[in-house]
Amino acid sequence: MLHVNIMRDDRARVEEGLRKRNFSEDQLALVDRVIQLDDVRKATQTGLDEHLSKVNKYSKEIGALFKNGQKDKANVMRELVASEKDHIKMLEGRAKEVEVELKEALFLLPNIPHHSVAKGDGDDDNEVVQDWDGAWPTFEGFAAEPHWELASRYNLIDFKLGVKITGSGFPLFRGKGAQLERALINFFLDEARLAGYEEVAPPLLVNEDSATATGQLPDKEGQMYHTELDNLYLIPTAEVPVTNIFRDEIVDFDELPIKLTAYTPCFRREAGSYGADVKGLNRVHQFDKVEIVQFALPSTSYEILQEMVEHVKSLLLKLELPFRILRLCGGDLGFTSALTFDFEVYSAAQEKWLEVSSVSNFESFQSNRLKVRYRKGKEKPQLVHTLNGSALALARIVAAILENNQTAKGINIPEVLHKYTGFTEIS
RNA sequence: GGAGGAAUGGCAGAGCUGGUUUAAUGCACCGGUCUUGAAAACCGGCGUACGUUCACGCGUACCGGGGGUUCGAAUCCCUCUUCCUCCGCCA
Repeated sequence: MLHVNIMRDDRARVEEGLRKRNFSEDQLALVDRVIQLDDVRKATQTGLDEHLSKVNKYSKEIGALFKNGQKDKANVMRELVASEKDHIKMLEGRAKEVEVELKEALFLLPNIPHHSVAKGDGDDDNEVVQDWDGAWPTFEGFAAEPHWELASRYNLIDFKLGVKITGSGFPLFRGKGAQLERALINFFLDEARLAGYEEVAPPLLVNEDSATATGQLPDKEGQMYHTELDNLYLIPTAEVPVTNIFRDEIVDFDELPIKLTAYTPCFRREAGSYGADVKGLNRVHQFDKVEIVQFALPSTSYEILQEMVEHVKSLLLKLELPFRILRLCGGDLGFTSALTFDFEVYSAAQEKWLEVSSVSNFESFQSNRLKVRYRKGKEKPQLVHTLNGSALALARIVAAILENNQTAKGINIPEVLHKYTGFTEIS
C-alpha cells in the first residue's frame, strides 16, 4: 500500500510510475481521488477531535460540580454533552466511511516502479540483463527426453498417484526423486545460512490478518487454498508467514538488515492454467521452495537487492544449470514490487526457459501495510524496506536437472549435491 | 471438548467498590551532576498513531480485539481471541 504522502510530495514520479504499468489517463484520476479522500479524512478528524475534547472538558466539570453538591448546574451541563454526542456520532460514522473508501482506493494503486524499470505490456518486454554465455547441455547419440518421461522411467515422480491421492498438480516424489528433492532443500538452506540468513520454520497456514498484511487479500484469495472451518489460508509462499513475523513491530536501527530464510511447501490454486505450461513439474499446486527475506534500511535496500541476486546466481552456478536474468517491465512487474529480477533456467529437452526465482524490492509498499518500522536513536520510527526472493523454487529445478543432466544411461547429479544425496547418478 | 482464572506502556507490576491517574512504582534505556575513569548515588527524560501549528506546543484515540451502559470506563455489561490451571482425548 502506497503512503498518501508519496502522492502529495512527488506526484510526478507517481504518475510516471503508473504509466509504466500502463495506467490510462482515466485510471490516473485515482491519485486525485486518494488525495481528495485524505483531505476529507483530515477535516473529519479535526472536527471529531474538537467535539470529543469538549465532552472531556464538560465531564471533568460535571465531576467537580457533583463533588461540590451543585447538582442543578451539573444537570445543565449534562444536556450540553448530549448535543455534542449527536455531532460525534455523525462524525464518527463519516470518519469510518471515509477511511474505508480511502483504503479501497489505495488498494487499487500498485507500487511505483524503480526508475530502471521499462514500460512494457507483458513478459515479451522484459529485459534480459544477463544471458547465458557458458556451456549448453549436449546429447550425443540419443534424443533428450522431457523430465516427465525421465521421472517415470527412473521411478522418481509419480504424477498419477498424486492425482489419485489428491488431484492434478500434486506430484508424488519417490525413491531417488524424493531424495533429490530433500538434498536440494538442505543445500539451499545451508547456502542461505552461510550467507548470514537465520533459518525459520514457520506455520504453513496463516490467518486473515497475515494474508492481508502481505497483500494476498483482499484481491488474490482465489489463488490460495482456504480452510473454511477455521478461516485459515495455506501459504502460497514462505514470504507470507516470514514477513509477518515483524508485523506491527518497531526494530532498532542496529538490528537491520534482518535476514531470514525458510523452507516451506507452497500451495497455489493456479486457477485458469492449462495446456503445455502445466505439464509435468512446470506448474503444480504444491511445490517446495526455500525463500530468503530481508528487512533493510531504505538507504541500502538496492545494494541488498543486488546481494540477493548474487546469492541466487551463485546457487545456479554451483548447480551448473544454464540460466538468464530478466528485469521485469512495468507490465509484468508484481503489484507490490518496485523492482524484480526473475531467474530462468534452461530446460534442455523442453527447450524452454523455466522461472525458478523472483527477487524483489518492495521498498516501503509492504511495510506500510505491515507497519514494520525501525527507529534510529530518538528519531521518529520510519518504515523499513522489505525484500524477498526464491533461493530456490524446487520443482522446476528438479525438472531442469533431470533434463539437462540426462545421458543415454541415466542422470548425473550435480557434484555440489553429492554429499546431500549420497549418490552421484540415477540409473 | 468441559470447568475455573487471567490479558495493563520494552519488561515486571499496582490500579479494577467508575471522576486530580493526561496509568503508580521498580527494572531496562537515554541525557546530566559527581568521579582520573567506571560503578553507586542524585536530577531529568523515556510509547504509538492521527489531527493541528512555521515552530515550542496543543488536541484526540489506544490498558488483548470488537460492541454497549454512563455526563465520564483500565475499572461495569456483552462478545470474540489468546494464555494459564484442572479434567477428557491424543501424535
